[in-house]
Amino acid sequence: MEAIAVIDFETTGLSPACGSRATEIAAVIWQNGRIVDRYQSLMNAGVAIPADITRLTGITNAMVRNAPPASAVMREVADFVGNRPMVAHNASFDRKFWESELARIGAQSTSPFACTLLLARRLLPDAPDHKLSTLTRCARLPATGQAHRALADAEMAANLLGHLLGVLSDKHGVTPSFSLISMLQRVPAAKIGDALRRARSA
DNA sequence: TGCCAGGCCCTCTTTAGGGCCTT
Repeated sequence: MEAIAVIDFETTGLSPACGSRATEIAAVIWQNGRIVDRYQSLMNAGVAIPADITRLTGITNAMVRNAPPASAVMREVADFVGNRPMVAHNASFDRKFWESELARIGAQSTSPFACTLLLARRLLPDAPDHKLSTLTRCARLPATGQAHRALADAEMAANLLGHLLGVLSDKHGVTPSFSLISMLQRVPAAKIGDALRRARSA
């Protein structure tokens, strides 16, 4: 299966449309069942971090004050990711920030995104919930560090991706590919069984 | 003062509402 870039942002809020900015990004390259490369950096976007976000992430205003400018970090991480397909947990969130932060440096994203949250809802419907931390615990995936920091969460999401690909091949007998998971995440959840049967017989 | 998003999914649905998930 082709190499995939799994990313995670820490931000000052939930939406760039409301002025939220990135404070940290991590990207890991997933290939042949393991993480083969890592990128992580705090970034200074010149905005204050709300106190409740600092409580959640541990990222302080002092930490980002001493970090490289967001523009430099985004150029670096865009080079690191290249044109690989991308994955994130709740990708609609990370994709918004990816596109927004790239637009600020005059760049555009061309990589397709897939989402481990949408896949997990379809492939692991009996999980207690579909938070990244819960799925990591239930699947007995390795601890990756402090939750709500970008590198730990990106590694967690990459390990979850590996687990979901294993479910696809071991339980459903289909050969995983990015185009397959891209398709499956768009299938209505109620019809995932039919889609897997079609994929198996294809 | 208080609130601020948005895509997905389920259901007591589809001319809607509410919970989940990300920070």
